Amino acid sequence: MGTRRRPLIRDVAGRAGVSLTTVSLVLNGKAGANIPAETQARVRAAAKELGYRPNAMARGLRRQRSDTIAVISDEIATTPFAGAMLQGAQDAAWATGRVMLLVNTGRDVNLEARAVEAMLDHHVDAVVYARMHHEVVDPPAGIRDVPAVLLDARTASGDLPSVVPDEAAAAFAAVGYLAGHGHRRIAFVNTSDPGPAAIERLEGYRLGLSAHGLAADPAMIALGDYGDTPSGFAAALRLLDGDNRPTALFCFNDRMAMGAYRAILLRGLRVPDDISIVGFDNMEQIAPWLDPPLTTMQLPHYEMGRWAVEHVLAMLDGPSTVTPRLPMQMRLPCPLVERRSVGPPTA
Amino acid sequence: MGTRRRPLIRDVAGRAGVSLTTVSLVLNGKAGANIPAETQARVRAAAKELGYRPNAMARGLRRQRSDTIAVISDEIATTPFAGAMLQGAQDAAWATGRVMLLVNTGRDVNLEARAVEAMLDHHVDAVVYARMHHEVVDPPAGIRDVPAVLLDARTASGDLPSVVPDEAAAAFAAVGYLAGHGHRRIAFVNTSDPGPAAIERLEGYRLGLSAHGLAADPAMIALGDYGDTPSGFAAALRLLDGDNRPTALFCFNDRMAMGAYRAILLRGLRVPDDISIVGFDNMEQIAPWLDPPLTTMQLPHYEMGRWAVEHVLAMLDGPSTVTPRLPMQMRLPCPLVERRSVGPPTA
DNA sequence: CTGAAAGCGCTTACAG
DNA sequence: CTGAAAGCGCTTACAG
Repeated sequence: MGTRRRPLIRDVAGRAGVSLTTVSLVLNGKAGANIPAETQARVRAAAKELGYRPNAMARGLRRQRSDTIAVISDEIATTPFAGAMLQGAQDAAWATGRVMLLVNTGRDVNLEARAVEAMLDHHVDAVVYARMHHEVVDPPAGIRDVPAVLLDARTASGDLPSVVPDEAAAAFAAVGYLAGHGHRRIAFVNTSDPGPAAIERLEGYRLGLSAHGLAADPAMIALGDYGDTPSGFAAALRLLDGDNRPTALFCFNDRMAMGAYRAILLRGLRVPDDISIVGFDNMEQIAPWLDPPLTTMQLPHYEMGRWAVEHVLAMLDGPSTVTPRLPMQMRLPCPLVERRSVGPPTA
Repeated sequence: MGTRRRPLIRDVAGRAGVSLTTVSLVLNGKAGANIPAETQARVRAAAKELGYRPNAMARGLRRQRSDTIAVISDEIATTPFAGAMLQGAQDAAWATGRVMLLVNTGRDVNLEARAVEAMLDHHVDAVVYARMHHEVVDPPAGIRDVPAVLLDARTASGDLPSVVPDEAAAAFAAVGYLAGHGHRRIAFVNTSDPGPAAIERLEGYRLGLSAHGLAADPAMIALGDYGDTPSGFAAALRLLDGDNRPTALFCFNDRMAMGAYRAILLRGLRVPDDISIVGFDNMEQIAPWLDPPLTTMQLPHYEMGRWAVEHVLAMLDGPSTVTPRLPMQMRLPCPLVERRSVGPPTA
């Protein structure tokens, strides 16, 4: 460990018999036609032989950019979606030779403020402020000192660029898919948590119904209190036990769908023979393993992560074109992942 | 964005009417008794009023440390454990005022090599080389240029410090727990993937059996090919259909346990009345939601992440004491999470 | 075509 | 007790 000293630019200059300037110019591709090919080759050879790589701190200090981007998230530890979002962000950062600084705040506002400070201390080129669940947020002021975009989150006023899932379109598509299979009594097992996801999916659900000439029946909507498996179970049970039982269930998420499966089983019914189900999230740990495997709307976590840093990097390059008066509010589509929980209605 | 210039140390020196030296000394707590309290107060006030914070790149360049640690992982996007590991790593880094550079390689050796280079370019103070599943690895040589520890991974020779779950102890404990409930025919639904987890758990299982005076019956071990739900289902089915059916199943992971539940249900049996089950992983998305909720061994992801950076940071501070001839090979315990899938045997 | 010099923003001997 | 100066390792006008 720490064996021999890392070579410096002066080492390669010495070995190539040129000045520091020449080395820097050549290695940064700014030599152009000014420096003879032979010299350039000599410099490159020397650099390669020594295994020279510029010190990012020195270079960053001088160029006033760190080749670093910050991702500030809220609860990485407790959501299985985090990885995909981070992967998308990283891939985009990496594509520009940048490295990703990650800090997770656990929704602690105090810690969050300190995290932003720390990121700015390190002079990150840009920041991505992320939530693990689509949310309306009021991010710490500091992030505005630098190009910033909101990931799976947006401000109430839309004064910062953001990328979120197109919840309404997804719900609309789910209803359309079910209607396309012939269902006319399509229930919505929603969460009572009044976030953008619940609100916008409800809207999409309603739009979907009317687009297919189906009446919106309040009895076809059941709310699960916590958005978890038991609450999905309970909500589905109410739906199944009501009169005019639905033939299809659109569930707020895969966990609730898992509860719905249980309710259906308990009532001696079968998926999809008696009841069709469409979930939401495409949770890798659940959806493929349910019996039968669950058809569900996929949240575009990877794509959102990627979009966020691509956009924030674009802001960095061309503030004029990419930072118009109105910050971009991007909605990414949620593809339908077809498995085996939907069939034609029997009743 | 980019509104007003970030204040520099010279700004606070100007405002406080002292030299840069004095400001630096005071702000870094190296003023001691040399600088009168009054002056110190003036400096601090000036710094606060201006909102001064040192430029981490400049400071890093000068001090030859970046206050940064690198985490290099393999497949963050596809495993729900990633978050907890990263959270543990971050918390430990954060506790020392350091920030975490994350790069995920997708198990691409080429990318991995480049990632290490990039991290070293940024002069990270230390690197944590992580796997999402306990594995024997041969990490890129570059990480040895800096204090490094392996997270949820180890080298064949043990020449790098590492932290992994104590697989054998966990399996031993699981068998003990089952035996404590009176079970004597305890089967092991293992994975056929020959990693350290499978091997060491098998060992622990055998030790557990003999510690409780139970015979090791080869017919009590079934292998699932992929370690997923269907393979758990199939393996459990074989066990249930064999003669001398087990009264308890210890499963390699929660996904396989989920498959086992299905097999048990299919055979008209019940958990835990007819068959008790202990899983592994404590997957938040599965274990609590199974019916009945699954008793399982928890993988200490958070703790491992935390230990890894704490240890690597300790190496940084006191190489002599913490980097003995033999790099530390840490095994962290996997606590048993008691839920409702285990009861006394009936048969 | 190539090099000497300044400077990015700090910290830290060193001097007084 | 405090400051002027050197230096961390680069890049980039500027000069020749």
